[in-house]
Amino acid sequence: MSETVVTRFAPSPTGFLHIGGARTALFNWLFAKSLGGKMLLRIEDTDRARSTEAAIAAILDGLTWLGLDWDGEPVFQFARAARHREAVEQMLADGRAYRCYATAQELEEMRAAAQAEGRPPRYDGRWRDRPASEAPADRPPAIRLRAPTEGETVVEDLVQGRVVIPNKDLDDLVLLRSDGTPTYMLAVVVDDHDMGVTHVIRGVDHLTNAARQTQIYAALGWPVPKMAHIPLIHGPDGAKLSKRHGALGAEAYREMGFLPEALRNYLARLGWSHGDDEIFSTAQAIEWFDIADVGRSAARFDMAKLSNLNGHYMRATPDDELLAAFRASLPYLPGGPEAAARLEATGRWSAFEGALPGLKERAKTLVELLDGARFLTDARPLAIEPAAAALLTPEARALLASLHGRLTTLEPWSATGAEEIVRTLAEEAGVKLGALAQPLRAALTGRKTSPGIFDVLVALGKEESLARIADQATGA
RNA sequence: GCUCCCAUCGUCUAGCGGUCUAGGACGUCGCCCUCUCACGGCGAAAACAGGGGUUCGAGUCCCCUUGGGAGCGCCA
Repeated sequence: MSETVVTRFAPSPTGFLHIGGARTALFNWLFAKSLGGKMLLRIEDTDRARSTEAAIAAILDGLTWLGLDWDGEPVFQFARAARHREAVEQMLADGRAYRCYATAQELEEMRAAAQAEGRPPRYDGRWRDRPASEAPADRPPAIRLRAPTEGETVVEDLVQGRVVIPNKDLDDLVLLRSDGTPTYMLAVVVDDHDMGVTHVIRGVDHLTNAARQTQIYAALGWPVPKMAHIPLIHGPDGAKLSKRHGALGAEAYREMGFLPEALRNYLARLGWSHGDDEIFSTAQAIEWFDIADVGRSAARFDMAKLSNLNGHYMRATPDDELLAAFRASLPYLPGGPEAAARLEATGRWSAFEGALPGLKERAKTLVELLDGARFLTDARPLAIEPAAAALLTPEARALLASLHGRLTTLEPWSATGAEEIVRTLAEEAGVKLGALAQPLRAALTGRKTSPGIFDVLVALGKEESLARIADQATGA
């Protein structure tokens, strides 16, 4: 009755962990966690030519970064080939499978003929009932499933509902290749069964496979696990996800400066919802997750929303935690290692820490955070951006000269103290605060936008601040 | 071509026959806050693909059309 739920994530190691796969893993994980079950990991490496060690490492790394853990050791499918063959022997003995000696060329002709006649391309069953005596001795056979030709195969899907596929549209799929290696279709069934998988959650692109696999389960006399085929993720243009927008590996999101918890939150909302809740912790997601609340239509990947969510998470993360996350991801950010070196060399990590509250308010990603902090490590004389240079008019430079003089006397060096001096000077000079603050910002940061200018003054420290002001002040 | 799936604002979605003059979020556009940019606050524009049914009543159920998507390998 209350059997323990077991799900699995089964990527094939032919590339990185792309975003669709990441969400599939997340749903499996959320589902298992919400029901106190387990999520297993299986590496589908039966395609020896395309599977690589690097891809396996990238997938494990991606899952780990995203915070999705799995129970037990990963199962490597290829290592289980003997067991897969064993299952086929059983089907052969039971008459549920047969040897097929059709050549690749024959199959090709079959497909071409079918296409020419407007029929769906499928195997014509030419060896289905041929006696063993007719078997050619010069080539090894492939083993095919003796699939039902009439009736229909039904998949009771937790997301898609009842899906009915006419058996006439499903041909006798290959179980064992002529070289004796198992096919994916067979391996999945045997492995899911042996691993005790109770719920198969994967992309809808496997929906038709679910019907074929159901036939294999039937031939083996095994119970079919519960199925849930979740919709795919599309690109912003509605087409299949491509490199251009979102079909990137998890590590690409790390490089773009996203926080794993933000990505998890975003991915969870793609296809699944809990009322109007948009922002929620992983703990809440686990508590709320219900496969019945997964929708059936494909979702488009929206970078803008991900960014917004990430910005929210950055602002909500306590400074010390964010600092730790930032330091940890620095090696992966563009220009990150160099920035880390500069921060180290100039001893400005503490300045960075001081500026963090103001910085994180203005950044949607860690990359933006890094960029916003650039003024901290830039060496004098500062390179002034064109837009900022326009602020440094002769009048402004003169004002900065006066400011420099007054700031010299400020002790202790504080934001409130500096603010008072700046405001007083602006008032005495008969200009609005902005007329002084903006040139000051340009002098201090080389830009026209930055955190609050008094906070910048503090983050930079008295000596550096005065030096930068002097660099831009007239006659100073 | 065949089979299957999908269809609410630009996007993600709430909605599970009446409480929908359709709600939230992102994005967009105003206004406020303000030393800049953000943040925050307030407000606006913005959707039930079309057509038939069923029903006292349909965004919600059924059918068709249209438009998307996926699958049709001795790949996974």
